Formats: sequence, structure tokens, C-alpha cells
Amino acid sequence: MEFKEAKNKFIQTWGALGSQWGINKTMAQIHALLMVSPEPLSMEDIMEELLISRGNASMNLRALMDWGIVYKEYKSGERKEFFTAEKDLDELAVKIAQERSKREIKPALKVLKDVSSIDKTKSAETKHFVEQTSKLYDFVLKADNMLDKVTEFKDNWIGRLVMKIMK
Amino acid sequence: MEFKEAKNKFIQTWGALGSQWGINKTMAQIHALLMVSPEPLSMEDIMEELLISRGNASMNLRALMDWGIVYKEYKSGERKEFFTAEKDLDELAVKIAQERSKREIKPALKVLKDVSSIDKTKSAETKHFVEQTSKLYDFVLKADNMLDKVTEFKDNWIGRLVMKIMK
DNA sequence: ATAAACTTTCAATTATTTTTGAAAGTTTAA
DNA sequence: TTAAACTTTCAAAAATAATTGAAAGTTTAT
Repeated sequence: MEFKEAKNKFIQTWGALGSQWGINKTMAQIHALLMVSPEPLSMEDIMEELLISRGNASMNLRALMDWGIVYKEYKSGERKEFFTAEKDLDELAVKIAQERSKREIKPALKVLKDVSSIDKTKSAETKHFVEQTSKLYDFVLKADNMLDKVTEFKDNWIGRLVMKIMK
Repeated sequence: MEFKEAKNKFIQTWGALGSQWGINKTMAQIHALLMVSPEPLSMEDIMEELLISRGNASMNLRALMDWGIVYKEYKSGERKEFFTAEKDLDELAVKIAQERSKREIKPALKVLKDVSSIDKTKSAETKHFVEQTSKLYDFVLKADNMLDKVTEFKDNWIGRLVMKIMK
């Protein structure tokens, strides 16, 4: 396999993975492309490489920047904008975790809290409902807190120890 | 808020969360419904409650069973099949993690390994590509191994200790 | 073997999401 | 101020994914 083929395969795979995780294909592909580009790319470059329209490129670059995993850069003498991806993978994971927590998990937690707070003395069915949704609330809260802790976790000693134990 | 409203809100929210994570809405809704049902439900019950067609119910129940998070049950004297959800949340999390690992992460790892194995001496661009994809391979492999370890992790003492420290 | 009770399949339809492209908007240089 | 160079927006079109419903398939009882 030579470079061009490998690069394309990587971009396609990353794009497919993105869509299975609720991120749109082009967004994931742009991110993949930027990850393996040694130099920042212009919108023009990206459109050309991925064969997508200007509007599509613009919207998805904006989304990537909102997620905080792609940055704008300016080259002196050049009028147009260039883009680079966050290349530190720990940083990338933290940003994605934070963003998904904020956008999806936090709102879901609120709903879980609300629905598990209804009067459970009405019926056996109600009692079961409150029990299940309460358990779910506790579980999701715990999982979400773990995500929040990832940042500090990765640079403290006991974390590293456990990582080692867990292989 | 009374029971019926709370139940509906829960089902809708769980469904929406599902679609943000690459699981189809109906599949997540059926799962939600079964989670809060004290008794196993028939396909008929599910169709009625969620206002969906027989085909839709059948296909999504099948998918849920493939994931190993919904079970078929037979009631003696009854001809039709009933369904229940896995209600142990640790078990649920493990099953989902295993399934996503198998379906999505493992194949992606294979591609990462392949594309990071090309001859990197050709050009600076190629060198950078191999560096980045190799890092990504190591990272995803490590993350995936962590998922694999969740099962044993949750019932060993040092795991519990760390959980405690992490609040 | 027949038929009733039930489940699965899948081509066609419907709904949702993504993408396009051209007009509107913005910034910079002269 | 004007115009060139560039970016953003968004309604319409295209692509993708989910859903329906009726026919085909199964299982069980008689």
C-alpha cells in the first residue's frame, strides 16, 4: 500500500467511525485529514482533497472549532484562513468527552432526575418506574463524573499505577 | 408530573440519546420501555405503547437481542413471545461496550494498523502520516483494552478503591 | 394434514440528515 | 469608496436511514 491509498483509507475509515458515533461523516473526515497533514490546510485544500462543496466545508469546520478540536491559523502574507487539528490525543479525548457530556449527558441527567422524582406511592408500576430511573440516574451521574475526572486522572500517580495494573 | 407523562418523557429522552450515539431511535425507545416495565411485554404491547408497526418492532427487538440486552421470555399457557430488558446496569454497560468494541473499534484498529505500516522513508509527508496513525493506533488500542477490562475491574478491590478516590 | 396464532422479511414509502451552490456577508488593500 | 478575495448562510436537492404493511414463513394444537 502506498501513501495516497493509505491516506484515503484512513480518512474513509475515520469518517465511517464518526457516523457510527453520531458525528457526521464529513466532519470526521475533515478532522482525519487535518490530523495527518503536517501543514495547516486552507478551505480550498480541504474541498479539493475530500471533493466537497464550499458550504459543506465551511459548516463542518465551524462545528469542529465549536468542539474545540480544530483551530484556525493565519499565515502572514496570506489572506485566507488555514486550519489545523488538535494532535495531542489525550487532549482530543478530553475535549470530546467534555463536549458530549455538556451537550448530551447533562440534559439527559436533568430529565432522569425529574422523572424519578414523581410520587411513587401511587401504584406498583409507578414504584418500579421510580426505582429504575433512580438507579439509572445514579449510574449515569457516576459515569459522567468519571469523564470529568479524566483530565486530572491522567496525570496523577495512582492513575498511572492503576493503568499499569490494568495493562 | 404524573406517571404517564414521566414515562413518556423518559422514553422520548432515551430515544433521543440513542440516536446521538448511533443507535436508532426506536431501538432505544423499546429498550427504555422494557427497562421500566415491571412485567415482560409482548410485541403487541410494544407496538401499542410506542405506536409503531409490527415490522419495526420485530426488527428492533431482534437487534436488541443481538446486542444481548433484551431477552425473550415465554409464559406458560401463552402462545406469544414476551420480552424483558437487562436491568442490571453494570451488565448493560459491559454488554454495550463489548458489542461496540467488536463491531466498530476492532475493525478500525485493523485499518489503523494497516495504514500505519506503510514504508515511511518515502517523504516527510509519509513520515508524518505514519507517526500520527501509529500514535492513534496505540491510543485506540489502549482505550479498547480498558473497555475489555471493565468487567473484571468492577469487582476487584483495587478497582473499587480507585473508584472511591475518583469520587 | 389443516388452520389458527403468531413472527419475520423486504420492497416501497416516508422521514431525517447531509450536501450543494449561489447569494449575501465580511475583511483587506489600494 | 470600491473592488477583490475570501467566508458564511440557507433554501432546495440529494443521499441516507427508518418505517410500514402485507405476503411469506413458523410453530403449535387439533
